[in-house]
Amino acid sequence: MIDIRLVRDDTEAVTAALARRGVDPAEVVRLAALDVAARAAVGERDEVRATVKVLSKQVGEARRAGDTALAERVADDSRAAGNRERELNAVAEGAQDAVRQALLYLPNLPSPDAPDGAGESDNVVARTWPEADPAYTEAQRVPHWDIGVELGLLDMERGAKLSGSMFPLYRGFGARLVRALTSFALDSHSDEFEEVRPPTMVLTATMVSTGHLPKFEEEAYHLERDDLWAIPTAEVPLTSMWRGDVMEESDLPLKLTAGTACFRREAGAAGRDTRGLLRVHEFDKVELFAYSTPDQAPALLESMVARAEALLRQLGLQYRVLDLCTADIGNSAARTFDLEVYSPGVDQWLEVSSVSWCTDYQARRANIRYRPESGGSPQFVHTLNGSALAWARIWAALVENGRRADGSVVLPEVLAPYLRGQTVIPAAG
RNA sequence: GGAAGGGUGGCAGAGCGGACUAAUGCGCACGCCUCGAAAGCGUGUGAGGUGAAAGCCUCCGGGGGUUCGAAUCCCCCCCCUUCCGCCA
Repeated sequence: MIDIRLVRDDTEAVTAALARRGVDPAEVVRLAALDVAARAAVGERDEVRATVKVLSKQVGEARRAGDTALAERVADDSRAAGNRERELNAVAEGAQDAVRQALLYLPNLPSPDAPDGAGESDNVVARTWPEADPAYTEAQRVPHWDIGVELGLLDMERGAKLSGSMFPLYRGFGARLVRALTSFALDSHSDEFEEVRPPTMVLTATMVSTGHLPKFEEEAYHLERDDLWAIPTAEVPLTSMWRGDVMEESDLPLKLTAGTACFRREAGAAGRDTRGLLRVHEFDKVELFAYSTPDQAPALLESMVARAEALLRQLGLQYRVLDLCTADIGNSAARTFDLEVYSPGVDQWLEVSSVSWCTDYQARRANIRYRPESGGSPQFVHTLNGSALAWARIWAALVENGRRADGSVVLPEVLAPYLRGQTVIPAAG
């Protein structure tokens, strides 16, 4: 969440910043008013509370002095004050809760560097690699769902039989390829990023910390019986590893990488991209994550984008980097770069990575701070996350890009060590 | 799933209804001592809210309750340790 003090002291600036991403100024003004009311209510309650404390102390003193009559009389006063305190407390807590709720629903302030925009079409293409479009052959113009069936790599029908539509089931070489991609990415990142294998089901508090709850409840799978949530990204558990903690500045930046399954209900996208792997409820992904000081964050953001790009280059896929405009940046982020891969079979740019700088938005929600080396009180850390990469769409792009005239598929040489040396998926028959 | 014991400041650990304003130790910071250091001695050391400040308030795993007053008593929940059961 954003800093309530900023809302209080400079409502104008917050209103203006959030307006860039389409938040109604009235919402901010309403929050500022709630804050004023809450502080007044808390002040009033605290005053009465102090009275209760003083009076009860006097009861104890009178008791010890043996003055029972005085003790009783003061106890009566204290009881009356106590009742008043209860009433005021209810008011104060209600007011504070209203502020907290409003704050939880408000998105992060966009970075001044993020381009303005009203929608997807206003995202800025920062670069494309390679710049010149490769010459695609007719053999590459076959969608991956057809290739998957032809070569026995992907069985969406049986996936649907088990779990409903949009739950892919990979087979044979197709299954091995998913596993290879995860290993390849984790090995690539473990020079600087500690490998983590977190739980994939988490508590409500863990989902709230990243901003996935309460606003986006519809997007997540929930196991009601145990009140657990299936993670939509490893960013969720990784952010909560240090939830509620005070870190040492010398520990920062703290960099983590994790390969997990990710679960998304895709509630808002029903009926779109229903074929193949373009949009699925469960997919594997390797995530990069970092806790940092505010100063370290910009360089980290760049290096995480660079890492995702490096993997795409090694995989030989054409990609472009989008600097997301204010309308398209995720709720918790201040700045986001998306990476899209071109896939000739479906003739589309597919989003395969999203790298975000969340400033202190998540750290406030999760109460993660660090002790500055220069002394002074603990400060909120910054969090950054990025996919490197999401495999369902990469899988599709690799299979479509690698298809040859005889129907076989060639995979990039970098994967050879993870595919028992076999980088050609033989043609059917 | 059953039984027992526990969860207190950066850490260890006391406190079990009224000076808890949380003892004590360790650690840390500063000072004295020293050529310098160690040791020793002294002083100081949590987080947050609100306020111009003095101050006031909150926090002893979480939530609820009893009481004039709760770290302390009661109820529910979570987590940890040990033992038993079950299990990939």
